[in-house]
Amino acid sequence: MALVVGGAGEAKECPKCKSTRITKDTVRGEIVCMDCGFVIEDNLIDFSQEWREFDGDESGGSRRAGAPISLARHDKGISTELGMGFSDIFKLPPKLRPKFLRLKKWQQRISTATERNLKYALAELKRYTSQLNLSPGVEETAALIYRRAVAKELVRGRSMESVVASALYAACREHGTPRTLDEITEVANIPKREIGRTYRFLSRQLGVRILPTDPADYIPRFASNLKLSGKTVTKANEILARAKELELTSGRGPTGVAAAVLYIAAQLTGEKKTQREVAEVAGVTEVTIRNRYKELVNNLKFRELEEPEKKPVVARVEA
DNA sequence: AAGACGAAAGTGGTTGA
DNA sequence: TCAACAACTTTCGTCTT
Repeated sequence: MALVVGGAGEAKECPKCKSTRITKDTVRGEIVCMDCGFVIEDNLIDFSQEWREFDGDESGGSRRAGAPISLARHDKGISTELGMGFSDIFKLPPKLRPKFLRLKKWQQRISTATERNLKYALAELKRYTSQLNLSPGVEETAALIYRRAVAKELVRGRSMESVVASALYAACREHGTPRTLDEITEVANIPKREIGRTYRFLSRQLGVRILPTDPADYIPRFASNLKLSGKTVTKANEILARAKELELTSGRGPTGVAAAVLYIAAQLTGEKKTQREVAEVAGVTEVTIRNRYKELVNNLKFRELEEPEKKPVVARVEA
């Protein structure tokens, strides 16, 4: 964030001691009385221009903006590292080179164990999110959750990976783009029940609300995996909305519901998929789809799916 | 032959005493 | 901590297309 200065309504005198010796602290963004130290204003916003440096001569004074900070980087993306790359060392006179190397080594040693862990954890997180095609926003949220878990010492006694995986699972749900435990298990190589257990623990400890996932959140992704048309997706959402009204979804696994709804929608739009195919992408069994399917069809009236009328009974002419 | 259907037994997780 | 319980899975046989 930009530092300091030039905010609204400049004070002329200190409201506390009436001194007129007032100064702007351009580093902290405060207006301060030089006599009594009273902070007259703080959190000033800098309205002056953001300068960028285009050559080395301007270094110093004008630069304050940098890359946006990110929670997904272990140092939030704002650290300096000594001598990245090989070229730097050759800019130094030979006498100073050993000193440079010593400093570099010390910089690496100085980072604390927790910082190193954090670095490793966030690297893992990065790997998971990229393999699962998740947005940077989800990654950020997961990183935030992980940091909070670390701050509360919730990682103790648990594997770091399982906490990262759980944080990611939670973040996905928070963003309305849930992934199943199976999918996360896949990339993280951690037993499903462990992720689930850690997730519940985290959400309890961190006060993250646990809302049951909405089957609707799964529909678009499953549909695209099945190469279903937008029309089918719309249909599926309609069916789901009706099912919700009749409470046919509560207590049921959301993935199973999403799968069954898609299966029915695909039939109605003539893009028929087998139960096997739908079960595959939804990570449930065909039996589950059948059960949901049965409940839905029995309770909602699908004109299109009702038993085709028995052929009008044609009186058979008795011989 | 492949898909759909359903019964029965088993599994892991939640809940309430 | 334990038992009861619902949801889901696995397995397998039968029916339908």
